Amino acid sequence: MSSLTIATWNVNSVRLRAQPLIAPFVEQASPDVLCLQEIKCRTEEFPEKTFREMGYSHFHVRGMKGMHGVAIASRYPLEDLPDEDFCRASEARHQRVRVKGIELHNFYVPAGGDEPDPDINPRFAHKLDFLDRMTRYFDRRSNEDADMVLVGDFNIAPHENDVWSHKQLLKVVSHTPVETAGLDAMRDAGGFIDVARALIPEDEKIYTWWSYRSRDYRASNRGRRLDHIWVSPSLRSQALAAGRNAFTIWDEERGREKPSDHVPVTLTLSL
DNA sequence: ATGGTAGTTTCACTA
Repeated sequence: MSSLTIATWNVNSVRLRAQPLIAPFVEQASPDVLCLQEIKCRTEEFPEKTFREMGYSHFHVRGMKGMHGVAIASRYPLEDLPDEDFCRASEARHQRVRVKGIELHNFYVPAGGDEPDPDINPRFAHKLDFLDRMTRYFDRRSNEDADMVLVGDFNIAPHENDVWSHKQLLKVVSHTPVETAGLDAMRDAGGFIDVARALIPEDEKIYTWWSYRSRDYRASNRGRRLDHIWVSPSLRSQALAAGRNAFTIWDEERGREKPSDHVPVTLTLSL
């Protein structure tokens, strides 16, 4: 029996954080496959050398100038799979590869701006459209029974205890009913398992993001669970067999010098 | 009800 540890992390600029933040994390967590979001650089600007020094030799990078961008670094060979057009603005927000026989999707879902009304906020309309395209895509493929892992910054905190205050965030983008229902529909379309909530009791608060806009994020602890790892039904036992020890939210990373506002999340699959 | 911070496209925008 072998294992595969997959990490997802919105790093908010890969060039700024590869050496000081990501390298020490890799040393500690030792993920086999590292999925990044918000790399904020062009594909050719990705600091591949730094990741080679961390032990990665396979890369799939989808960048653009200054904003968004996703990347996968892996110890195992990656097979490039054709991209799907989830983003009507053609922003670099998704990539998919096959690694060790598993189809891995890395997503950076649009944040959606501040105003949760698609009629007056095009950013929110874009987010809902992106979700809708994801739902239709996985619905179309639901009869395939492929081994899939979906990770990334989904920019939605679906459960009541995925936010510091359900009541106070119902009208805040990331936790509005239209978004959480949209994410539920997408999960149902593929029959995916939200690994965090499959392993951690519903009443336990879980966060992966804390705003930069707080004097003391630890004291106020107004977090949200925006970063997710989902597996297809075919991988349920491989994902859950080892229990809670196989799933980690590395919240200490939020307390580092010059941190990202998101922390990494890892899952070790038993293959 | 407001503003707070961080990063890059920078005296403006996204998150």
